[in-house]
Amino acid sequence: MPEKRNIFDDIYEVVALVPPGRVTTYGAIARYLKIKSARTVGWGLNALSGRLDIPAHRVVNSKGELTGSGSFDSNRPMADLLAQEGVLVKENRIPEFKTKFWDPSEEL
DNA sequence: GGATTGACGTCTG
DNA sequence: GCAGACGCCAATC
Repeated sequence: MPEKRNIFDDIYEVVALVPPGRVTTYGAIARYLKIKSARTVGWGLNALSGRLDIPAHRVVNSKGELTGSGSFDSNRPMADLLAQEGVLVKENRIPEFKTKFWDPSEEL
């Protein structure tokens, strides 16, 4: 019986699997984790927001907006981090979101 | 143990 | 096409 991975670990894996220069959405992660609500994903990201090892800045909402930016952007230039990876962020938003969008299912 | 909240998504009007 | 309401899962109070 495999250890029951907490939602945090699941999200951690998916977010960690996101290649540099790419971004994913809560819905994509939720679907990948077989979760019915994107909120749970956001909740997990929120818990992982305290870990610098987690590129939470690569996770945005369906609109390509850095929704979580308001939570830790104050001391976490996630937009700058994305820009360094090749993802341009304008006003906490990714104009090329559709181009930079990465789906966990694509990992397969 | 119940109720509320939270970095969202999808459906209906 | 835009706006509003509901739904969902997990954690905290």
